Amino acid sequence: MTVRNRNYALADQLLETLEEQGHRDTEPRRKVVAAIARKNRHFTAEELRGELPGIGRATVYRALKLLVQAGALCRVMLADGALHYQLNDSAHHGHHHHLLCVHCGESEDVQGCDIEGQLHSLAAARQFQITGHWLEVYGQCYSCADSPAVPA
Amino acid sequence: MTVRNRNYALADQLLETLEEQGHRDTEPRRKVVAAIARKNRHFTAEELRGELPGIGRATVYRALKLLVQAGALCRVMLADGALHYQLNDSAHHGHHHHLLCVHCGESEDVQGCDIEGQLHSLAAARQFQITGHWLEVYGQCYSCADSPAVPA
DNA sequence: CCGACCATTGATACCGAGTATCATTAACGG
DNA sequence: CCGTTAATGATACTCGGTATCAATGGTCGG
Repeated sequence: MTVRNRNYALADQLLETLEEQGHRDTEPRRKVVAAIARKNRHFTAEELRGELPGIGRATVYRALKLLVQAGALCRVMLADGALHYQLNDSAHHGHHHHLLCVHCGESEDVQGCDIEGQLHSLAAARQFQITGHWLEVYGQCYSCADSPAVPA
Repeated sequence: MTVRNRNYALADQLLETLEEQGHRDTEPRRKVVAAIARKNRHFTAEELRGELPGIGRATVYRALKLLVQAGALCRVMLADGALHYQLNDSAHHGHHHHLLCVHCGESEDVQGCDIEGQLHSLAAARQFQITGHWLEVYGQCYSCADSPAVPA
């Protein structure tokens, strides 16, 4: 499958997800999901908006919000505090965390580790009932390991 | 020690921390740290600013930044994404996490748990070198356990 | 004690990341 | 094909924070 075809398929899949939630298939929406499908890394809302001249600011933000709610996108917090969006691997739609490379920006999903379990036993000892948590892990990925260190 | 005296002592301690970093002891700065010392919970920058009429917006933000850099304050991310500031217990100046009660806003520090160790072994398996992480845990504390559930 | 230097201040404007409002447009179901 | 209703996009607003810059005021050397 070519890159172009993969992007088309992905865009269609995103649109479908939205339609399943009862949202309409509109022209601006199609352009937004197409732009998202072209992304191979996490991105900011403004970055995305910059690639969509002629599409209203609010429309871009609304689409992002819907996709996050639908679980197709997730929000990741970078080490510098910037909030980015990232396509969810279809295999990882559930709760998961990220290993974010501060060097190349690559991100790897982490699932099925025992962190939740550990949090719960920790909290149980203090009679604290966990309802949720937020975890981001920063560092350097394999291919960036030899690169000069980046300030934390 | 009375509450008033504890606050004075804390404020002095904060000022001293700043002076140790080479920052001057100024009148506005003294008022900012005094207001912070009166806080017994996490607070937002704007909340603090509201208690300091006559002090410039930038001055308040600058003081907060310096105190965070000095390790006297830490930033906590609430479940709704709001960024708050919180005095660091002098015993917990190092890296630690928070159990944040979404009901009463109380926060408990967590230190010395094995989460870092677990992250490292997880990352090692993927040849990912961790340089830092961010973790916040949300839930209900002991005294709020019987209260009606709060939306996550 | 004075003067100079430089950190600090505060007013103002700006920025990024959204949200609210609302008149206009366009999907889609009957 | 038409009406309902969602969606759009312009605009203004919020919130949290930073940049700029002239004016001020600590601090230190002489």
